[in-house]
Amino acid sequence: MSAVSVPSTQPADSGDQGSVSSVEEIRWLEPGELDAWLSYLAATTLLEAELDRQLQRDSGMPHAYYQILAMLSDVPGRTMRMSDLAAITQSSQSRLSHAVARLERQGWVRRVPCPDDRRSTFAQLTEAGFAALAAAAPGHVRTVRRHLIDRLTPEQVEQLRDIGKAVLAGLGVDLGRTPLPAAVVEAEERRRS
Amino acid sequence: MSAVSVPSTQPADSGDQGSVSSVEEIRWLEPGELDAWLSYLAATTLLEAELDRQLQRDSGMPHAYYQILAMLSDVPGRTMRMSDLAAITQSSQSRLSHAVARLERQGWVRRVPCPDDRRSTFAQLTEAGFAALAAAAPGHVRTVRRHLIDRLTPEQVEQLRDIGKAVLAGLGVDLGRTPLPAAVVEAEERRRS
DNA sequence: CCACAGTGGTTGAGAACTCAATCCTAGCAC
DNA sequence: GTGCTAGGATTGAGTTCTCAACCACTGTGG
Repeated sequence: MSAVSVPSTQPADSGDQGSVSSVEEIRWLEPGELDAWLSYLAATTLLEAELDRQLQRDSGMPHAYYQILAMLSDVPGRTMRMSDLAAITQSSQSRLSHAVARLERQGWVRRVPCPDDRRSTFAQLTEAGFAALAAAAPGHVRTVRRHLIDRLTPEQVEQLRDIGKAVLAGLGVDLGRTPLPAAVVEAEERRRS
Repeated sequence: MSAVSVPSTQPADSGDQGSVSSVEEIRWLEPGELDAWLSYLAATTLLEAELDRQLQRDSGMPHAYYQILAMLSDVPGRTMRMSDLAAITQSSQSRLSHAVARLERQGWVRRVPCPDDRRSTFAQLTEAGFAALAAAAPGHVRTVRRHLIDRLTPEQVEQLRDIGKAVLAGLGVDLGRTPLPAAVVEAEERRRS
């Protein structure tokens, strides 16, 4: 019953007697699960909104763009293949493409064609981009702390990590060995020689 | 170090020596916290994307709209004031207004002017809207189970609930006694007489 | 009864995202 | 080589969302 499990008024009416075919074996959420789900949903929605607002207000960029800059800054050469960047930012290629286009216009990222595989493109963080990230970081981290990390006990932080990893595993993502190495490293070496 | 805490290459360069004013007392995320944060971020992003995809594909509505229909279905008279509806769906008034406009065009929701306070508007779930929700619910719940609930142990479900509530508390939300009663109940009574 | 601050809600413009279609390029198979 | 499938990335149209401005109504204080 309730919200997610569907209309409290269970559809006992919508005659399901006729077709025995797809007999509903649906396991609706139990009260405890429903409570957890709704809490999770509300919390993540509001938290993400808050992060977005803060970054947009103080640094003129949405959270998704911050993540792109951050990931780029964290890699040797501050350069990454578009696909790999999309993967570690949990973004579709299309979305990343649009995003990088915007970041490029803003002068925070530069596109560099990949010489080895001419299908690929590298995205490279510019100095201006790095500066923008460095300026945005303190406020952002403060917000993450204020609304999430500092609200939790150390145990809860660990629990959150485990829950996150469990969900990721279920979605077939590892996150540990995200496709960083390969092309990036090679490109770096090549650049030096 | 890393992603969120900002450029791995710590800005030891961006001369902060000069102005002693805002001496950075920033507490960057510690390795464990960072790991938890990145896991959480990736998991929620991908999970929400998956929920959206499933609902859009199978029922032609985004997750946010499902929530609106679900909340409406769960209340007496399947009717709620716009503001209250916005509150319990963690939506801004503007967003809800746009959403309801779309849902109304689709015939799933009807707007009813409030007689007592002519500033207010009621949103009412139509029969078609209820049917659409009922049709969408099984697939949605299955997805929630498959990717979240069923991935976790019963303890983790409880932990998730507690974490969610802790975050909500920090954001100044209760969720327990969300503004449902008042206007809705009154309207119901009035409707019967 | 009249200003007027506050509430409830809508609107429009612009930003971001989704999906599907498209375009090159690589890497085979023959 | 020639075809063919798959991979990497971009584009455009359509949808949703955000922000700020706005309108309409309420209820109080003078």
